[in-house]
Amino acid sequence: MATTTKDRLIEATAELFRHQGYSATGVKEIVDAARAPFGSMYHFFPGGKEELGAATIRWSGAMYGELIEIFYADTSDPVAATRQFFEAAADTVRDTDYTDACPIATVALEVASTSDPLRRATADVFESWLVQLDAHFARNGLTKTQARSLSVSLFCLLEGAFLLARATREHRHIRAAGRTAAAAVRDALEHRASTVARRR
Amino acid sequence: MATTTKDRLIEATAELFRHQGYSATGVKEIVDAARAPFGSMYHFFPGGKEELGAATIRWSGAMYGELIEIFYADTSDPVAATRQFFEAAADTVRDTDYTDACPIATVALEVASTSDPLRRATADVFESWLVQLDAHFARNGLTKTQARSLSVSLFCLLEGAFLLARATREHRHIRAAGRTAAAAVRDALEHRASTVARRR
DNA sequence: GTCTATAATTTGATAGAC
DNA sequence: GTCTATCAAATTATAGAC
Repeated sequence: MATTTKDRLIEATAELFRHQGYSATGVKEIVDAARAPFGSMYHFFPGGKEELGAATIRWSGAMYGELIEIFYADTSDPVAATRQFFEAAADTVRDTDYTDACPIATVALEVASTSDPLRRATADVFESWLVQLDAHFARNGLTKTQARSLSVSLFCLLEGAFLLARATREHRHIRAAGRTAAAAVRDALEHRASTVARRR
Repeated sequence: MATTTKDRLIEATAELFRHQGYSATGVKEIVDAARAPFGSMYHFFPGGKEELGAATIRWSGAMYGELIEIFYADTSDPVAATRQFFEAAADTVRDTDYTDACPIATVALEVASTSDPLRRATADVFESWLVQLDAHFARNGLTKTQARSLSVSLFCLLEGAFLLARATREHRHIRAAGRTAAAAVRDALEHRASTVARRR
């Protein structure tokens, strides 16, 4: 455990943000959870809660990005990858009593119209996820435009499903969205550029 | 303008919740916006901020439900209705500088794991929207199961698109999700029970 | 029902010793 | 870098006059 105080602050903040969002999370609550001295927070993050928040958003985003990478690493079957990703998300949400869904969605909506630095952090993270997905789908023969359209649809289906599942406490909504997502990937691959070219 | 103090409190709260969520909205801020005396808030809502919050969530949900009803009133073409609904949402989000999206999504994520009364209010609203959509799709020949699956997918696409659009300030994401949503409705209608029966 | 004053607590942030 | 004491402001909520 070579975790530094700074790392513990970010990880504790990430956990609290995912569970209850930005505004409801107090600085005192963060340093308690991180077992860090109060003063250290302002030593590492002179910009206070907002700076720590931005760092946490970017860190959480990178963590979740690695998860996406793992599921789509096997390029051979993006349909299966999509199905498995949503299934794993549904299992996690259920097993964590509906707390562990998207690490930054709550904060993203809270700060979208109230803090531009934080809003940009969430936008950068979301965009990086889309770029990752784009690359995987491009490797399967989709054009840039087709890939981006598909990436956005998968993102929306997952985020919307997280919202619905957490509110209703029904993980089956995530599984339903996953079936639609897998079908969307299948349809996109069927109509991929190479297929269309062959048909003409 | 026969608005009562109670109505003004709820409407002001709805506006603030949509813009900045639950935790960031103070009671003082609410009564100021509603031009209501501070004491009146606790007169009409003895349960304080949480009770006012629950009433606001249900009121906002009913408002948005009426909007859904308007767009899907014409039963003849649910594909067009879906396309138009997403287009209107994209226009509204752009024209209101990315503030006016889902009235309760931010609050729903904030309270999902922190307040059961508020969580239930958001769950009831989401479920009521799904029931409305179910009924429209059932009228077009889908089975209960097919209709619910489609309703959930449209909900997720819209809510996810609202999140992505507000974070990135790009309304085209809502339009992209709308195209996927319209395609999902079209596909569902093509595979509706009656069609399948005819094919067999 | 309206309105003011204020209680009790918590908030984000700072100062300064070590 | 660590830790404590503390500030000023804001928070939800209540009491009680009108």
